[in-house]
Amino acid sequence: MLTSEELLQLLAAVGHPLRLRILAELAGGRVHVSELARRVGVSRPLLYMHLERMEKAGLVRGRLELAADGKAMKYIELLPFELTLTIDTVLAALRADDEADDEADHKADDAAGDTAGDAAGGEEGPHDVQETQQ
Amino acid sequence: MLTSEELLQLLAAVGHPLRLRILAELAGGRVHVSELARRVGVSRPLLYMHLERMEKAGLVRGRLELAADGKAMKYIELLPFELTLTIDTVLAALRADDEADDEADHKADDAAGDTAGDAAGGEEGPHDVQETQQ
DNA sequence: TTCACCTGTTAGCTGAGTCTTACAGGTGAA
DNA sequence: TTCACCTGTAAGACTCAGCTAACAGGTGAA
Repeated sequence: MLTSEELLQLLAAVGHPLRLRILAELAGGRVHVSELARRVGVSRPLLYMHLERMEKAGLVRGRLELAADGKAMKYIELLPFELTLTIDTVLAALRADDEADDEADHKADDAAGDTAGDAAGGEEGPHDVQETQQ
Repeated sequence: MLTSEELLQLLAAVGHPLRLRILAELAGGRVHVSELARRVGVSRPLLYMHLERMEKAGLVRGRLELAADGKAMKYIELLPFELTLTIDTVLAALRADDEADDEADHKADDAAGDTAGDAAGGEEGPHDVQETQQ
């Protein structure tokens, strides 16, 4: 279930004129960072910042690859996403928060007896970036 | 067709924790401003700011009514909304921009020959607020 | 007249998001 | 060795959304 935090993160990740254009550019297929920066017409550092947000929200994924000529290229690709935004979506998100809170409470309760193995969620992978070689 | 500007406005209007709670509160039925401020736990001026954004985006509507006892009450009600957010939505919005630009160009072209009657769009009504009496 | 509500607006502070400039390192080719 | 690409990050400036405090005015009831 999508918590309100996740919902907000997703909305924010899409809700920026530049990011819309980035998404549109990626819809045509994967592009490496420098090329993408050129196409969209922004500086690389700025693009990195936006990509970071989009990556955290699960909109895109970055892959560092070594090209045939040995140059490192970071390819960005669009991940499929779909969100139907309705009052029900909003209500569901807030409900999900409450449930998450409950879980947190239970965790706190169990803290002493520490039952391992539950960080499961979508919280893993500080870097989705994977190295690939040809 | 939804332009990117309108899409962004809508995303921004929903994309705030407080506004999510406002929407949720309004899902239960219309509420007047002061009461809503109390329920959500924010100051009235702050609430006004958020409501303004939401109203501009077409999420809610405000109606100033005179209660039976003669007191003026501004009731806020939720307007139905639905947006499916996909890469196609994004592409469509950017395409809509181009078309809007074209229209603007045509208008500019016709500027000399000034053909009246076309401000039609959704730009009217600086205040959706309507006065109602019992 | 005072109280307890309601409406609406303005002036100002703050912090997060945005953006630019500048740095540091790697590769292959001329 | 220099050039033209590529990768990444750090440090500032700036803008605006967000928020608070304070104002001004209306009503009915005690």
